[in-house]
Amino acid sequence: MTRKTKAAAKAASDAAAADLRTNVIYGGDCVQVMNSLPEKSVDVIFADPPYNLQLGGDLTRPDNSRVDGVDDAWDKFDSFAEYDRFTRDWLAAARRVLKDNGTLWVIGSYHNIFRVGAALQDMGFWVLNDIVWNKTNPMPNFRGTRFTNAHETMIWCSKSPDAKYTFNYEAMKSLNEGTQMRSDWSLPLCTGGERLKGDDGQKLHPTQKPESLLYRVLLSSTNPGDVVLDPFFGTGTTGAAAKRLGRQYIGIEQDPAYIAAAQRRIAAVEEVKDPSVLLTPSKRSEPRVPFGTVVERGLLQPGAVLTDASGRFSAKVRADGTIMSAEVRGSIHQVGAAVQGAPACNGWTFWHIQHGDTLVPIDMLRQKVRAEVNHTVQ
Amino acid sequence: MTRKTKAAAKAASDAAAADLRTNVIYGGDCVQVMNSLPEKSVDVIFADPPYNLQLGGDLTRPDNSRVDGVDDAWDKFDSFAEYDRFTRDWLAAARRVLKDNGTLWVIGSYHNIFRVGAALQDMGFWVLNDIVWNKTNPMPNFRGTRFTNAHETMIWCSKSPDAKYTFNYEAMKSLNEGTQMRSDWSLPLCTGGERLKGDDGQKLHPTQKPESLLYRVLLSSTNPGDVVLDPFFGTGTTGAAAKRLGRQYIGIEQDPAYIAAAQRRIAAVEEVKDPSVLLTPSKRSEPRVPFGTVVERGLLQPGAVLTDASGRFSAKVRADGTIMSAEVRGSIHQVGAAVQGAPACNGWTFWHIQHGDTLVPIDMLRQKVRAEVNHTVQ
DNA sequence: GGAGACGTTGAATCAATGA
DNA sequence: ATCATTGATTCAACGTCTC
Repeated sequence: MTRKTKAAAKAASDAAAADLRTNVIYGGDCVQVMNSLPEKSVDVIFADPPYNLQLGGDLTRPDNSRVDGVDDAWDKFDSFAEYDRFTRDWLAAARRVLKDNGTLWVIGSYHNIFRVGAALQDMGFWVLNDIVWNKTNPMPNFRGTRFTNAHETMIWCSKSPDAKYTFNYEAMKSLNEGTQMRSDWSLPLCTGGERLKGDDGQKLHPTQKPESLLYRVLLSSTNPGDVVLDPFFGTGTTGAAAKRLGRQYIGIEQDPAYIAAAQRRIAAVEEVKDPSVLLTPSKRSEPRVPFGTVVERGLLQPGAVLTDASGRFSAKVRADGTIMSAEVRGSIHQVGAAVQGAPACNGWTFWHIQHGDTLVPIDMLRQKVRAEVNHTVQ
Repeated sequence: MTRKTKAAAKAASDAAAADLRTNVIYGGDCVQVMNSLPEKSVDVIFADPPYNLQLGGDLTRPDNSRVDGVDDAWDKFDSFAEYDRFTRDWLAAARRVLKDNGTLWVIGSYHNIFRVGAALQDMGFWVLNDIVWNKTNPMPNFRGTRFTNAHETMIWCSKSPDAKYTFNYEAMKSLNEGTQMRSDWSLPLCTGGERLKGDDGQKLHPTQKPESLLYRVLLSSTNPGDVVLDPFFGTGTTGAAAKRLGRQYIGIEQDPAYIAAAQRRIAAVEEVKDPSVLLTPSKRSEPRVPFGTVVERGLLQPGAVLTDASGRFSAKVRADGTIMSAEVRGSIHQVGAAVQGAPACNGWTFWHIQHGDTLVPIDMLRQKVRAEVNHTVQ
């Protein structure tokens, strides 16, 4: 881009900005509202669209209580094709209203994120990162039929490969105690006092996102004063985080009840001077190393034999990371306790393996695993 | 499925299996090779396809012209379309060769995984989980322009929503030291001695996956003896993990150098001697025992009194294996549910009998019956 | 007042078998 | 194919209540 065109673009952008009302919530359909705004006028868009969950019947917990799932009308689509149409419609409107150097975030789950990602790429958006939000406290899988669905995915993209987007590298790095912020974020769900409740004490919105997630999103990809637009505003997490961080917001939401709740919520927010106080640092605690990891990484083979230091007791390693003595199967700790007739036992120091001429505790293997893991900040 | 169709399906599957050579590596194009194999003959497919066109080199047009990495929007669409065609081709062949109750794993990054995921869903595959492999030691982002790309994504899916797929829930739970395995896995990259090197000391394959990743994939979704097919075999990580875990493999790879390396590598892997270490017992796989059998075998006398753990509810055992509370007669489950006013109840764990000083669940009696049965059978 | 028991809850595509 | 029956299954964070 030459200096002349750059200046022209800046002028156009300023003109657009002059027509832009900020710190407002629009009621109505997000495509119509976005199309009514000046083009190329917002710095960042954060979108939390319907996920297109396809839930069967009721789901009950082991105690027979019912899981309060998402059964709202706005998440009902007849087919993938219809969902794709919906997606491409709002993405086109978003692309129009986004500045050329702006970026777009979309959050989703495996139900919809592949459709969204493919649409983004087809429409010329340029993926910068996919970010995984690992939930520290997800809902378990109650039936034992799959892996616990413990994460959601965000796609962060610019309008084109050569866009000059904002990424506050140093802010992210210092947030992460001096090493680069990674693409996997570990944050808790929105619960407790942060979760908005209705008069009935029930959750007001089925999918309220934690503010900590939006803090990190906005701190990484916007500058103070920037305008962030959220086309699926819900109860206004994006607006609350924006205000707290000294950014401007534009919300679009269809449900008047959500709009009212968001307005009350944002009104109560106070701007902060030092945003670092808001951010949940990544967890840095000593990583837990299940014994299974030692087997999985090939430091012990299934079938290997463990003994105690005296050689009196022995047990065989199994593929799933349990061990088995003559009679008992269980964790290294359980079997260690059982063979000794003790109430408890630290299997890491009790069990040994042959190493050259001597027996060494299997804790040595755990240290090897930790040595690898310690490269990480998580 | 009626017994007749089930038997027919089993017979067809066995016939297919008879024609299936396993523990082999086929040279050539994976679509052609897969189409030459019997349909519905493999239990699991693990695929690590080329990630993308933007990296260049990996993908060529059908006429062998190279897709040019131009940043023109039209060309980009062109190359995405190319990649989609390639993806749908190999997925169709994979779907054909996969058993109806088999599952498919695909690994990728944001460059390709959205295309793959959308294609899977369009083709009728049913996503069971998306799994995030968080790398403990990723390559940093050298230019400080984005978040460190610290993960890859796997999609795990069945052929249809109602497929009876294999998921070794208990094995995964054991591997994770007693709590459910989550959808985010933290594992190191393939480095050090595990990483295959060429004569020049350089890495032999650009994207060799760690065996620990395949270990967990195969332990979770296959049974010992199952056949796992890998259409992009590379240096044979899938084969090595399969052999280690007592599974069979079929590899397909175009590059003769990789095939040779994979063969050497797999030959060096030692199989587990004692197959019992490969299995994790689960309650679901234990034989059913009707409550009537407990009475029939004299472990409980007709007229015996059952109570719940707190002693609030009681019921009397009848000769026909039903029980009767003050008002309700029925199975242990039905009466347990009725007295609690609950929608359902597991009578085996709800009802107790006096045993010495304490109350023990009648499940103990079921275990006695099972123990007897096992002695008889073996 | 504090410790501990107990109850509640979160974007969830959540069973298998035999009549 | 449909329906009834059996019986397998949960983790981390909060909030409330009891002792």
